[in-house]
Amino acid sequence: MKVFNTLSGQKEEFLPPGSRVRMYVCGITPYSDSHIGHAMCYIIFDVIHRYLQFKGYRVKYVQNITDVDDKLIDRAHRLGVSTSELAERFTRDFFEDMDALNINRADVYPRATEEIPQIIKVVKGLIAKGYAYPAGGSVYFRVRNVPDYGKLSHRNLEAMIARGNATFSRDKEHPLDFALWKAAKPDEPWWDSPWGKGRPGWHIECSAMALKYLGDTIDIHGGGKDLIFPHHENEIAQSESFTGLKPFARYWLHNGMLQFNTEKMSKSQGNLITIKEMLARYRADTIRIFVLNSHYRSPLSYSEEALEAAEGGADRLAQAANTVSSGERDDIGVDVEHYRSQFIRAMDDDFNTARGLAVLFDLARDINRLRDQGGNILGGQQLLLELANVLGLTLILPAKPSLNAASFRDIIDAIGTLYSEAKKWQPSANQSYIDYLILKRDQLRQARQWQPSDMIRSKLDEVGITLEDTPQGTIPRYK
RNA sequence: GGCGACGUAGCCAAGAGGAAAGGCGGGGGUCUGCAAAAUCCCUAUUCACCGGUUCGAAUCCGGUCGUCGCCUCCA
Repeated sequence: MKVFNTLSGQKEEFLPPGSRVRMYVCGITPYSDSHIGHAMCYIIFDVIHRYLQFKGYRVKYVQNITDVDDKLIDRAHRLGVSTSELAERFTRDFFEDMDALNINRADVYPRATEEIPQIIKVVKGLIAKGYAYPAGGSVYFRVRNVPDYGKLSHRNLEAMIARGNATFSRDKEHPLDFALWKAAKPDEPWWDSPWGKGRPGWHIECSAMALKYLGDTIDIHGGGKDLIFPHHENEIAQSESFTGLKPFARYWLHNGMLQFNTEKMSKSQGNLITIKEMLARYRADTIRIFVLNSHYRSPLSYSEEALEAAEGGADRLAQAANTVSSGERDDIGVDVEHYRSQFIRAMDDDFNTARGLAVLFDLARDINRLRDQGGNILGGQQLLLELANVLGLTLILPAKPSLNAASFRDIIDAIGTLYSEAKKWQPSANQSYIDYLILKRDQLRQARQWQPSDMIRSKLDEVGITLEDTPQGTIPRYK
């Protein structure tokens, strides 16, 4: 199995020390609704998580929640609520979104505010080793003491300073030094520390949590490409300086950015679509196929057309997973091992989900073909569901359709007064309006009364219910 | 300015030295009373452009044009 490691800039053989994999992925700052860029990132790492488990690894997966930071404080002030209230609210929303996208939970979701003692411990350690210094109530990391600083983002100190973007400040020894601990300003939440009242800087929490929950060396560290610099670069500097051990993380995996109208979608640009908005229009399988149909390291452009295409694909897979064969030719079936090995081959190559999906589509076609011949498709369907599950796809057909009394009445009126009984008819526990209409339509079809029969079908179609006449009977489907 | 990525059919997209995956859409056939679903066939003689290396290049090298990302909070 090969993975692309940002650190080396190459695909490398994935060789964790044993059967255990320690995985850390940077989480959210909960100050507003999660958007589809978050969906992309966490769907991707969910699939990586699932695939590692599929391969037999015992994975411990940790994802942090940055529940105190400048933006959160800012937003809370403007809304007149406490930072913890605000963070709590959007953290809850975040988990709702993750569940709705069928993303498996990580093992631990540590919160920055609950890890203050561990954070202080790491900061103290860094000061003791000369990698950090207190100044003006804050503590800064001494970048110059790390000779290989810049190894992840492949850049050097001189070039970064030359650009002039580094922030100078009276307290800092060097413009690229960054805060480990920030002195509290008035009206800001704070914790006691050896340096006075303050709060953790952005990067330190991830080092502290990874070291605490996963140990000194972790196997996979993930996040969006936009975190490579400075966030992950700083994490490496902090962690390796603190433990004296390299590497802090063996494999650094970064996903490409979601773009909107050819620009990165981000909070600061205000061009974002929330996960809730997207879920109102598309089901989770559709969204996951949209994301997984391209490579995780490439940027992905949001477009309605691409989502519609993904929906067509989701329907296709779900149909194949749920179709029924007559089973007359029980002697012919799907070559299960062929598809399984093709899927593994694709996923082993740096999680090539697009190719993995293609295998599922090929398998689906094979299932349908055999179904038409009356072959045994159960093994194929079982495999389809198993592999789809590795991609987090449920392949559940859209929920059983329902029809309300008013629409039912409309349809009865439209087909004329043929059924005075229909007007009096009431649904029961085992016969819904739709069941009744299908039964009546069937009788009409038997009598070759095509016009009223087709009228029922087209009326149902108008309210989003498609009737399919199959050898197994008439099946209603949601559009 | 520095570093990096990308440009493959109408759209999305895989492939990274030897016959252009897959999905959506479109056209035609089969099945069906008609549909729907499914299936079969067709839909890039060619991979932004120009040179080069090679027996052979979408894949490697150089250049041009275009798009985007990071260098500041961001998944």
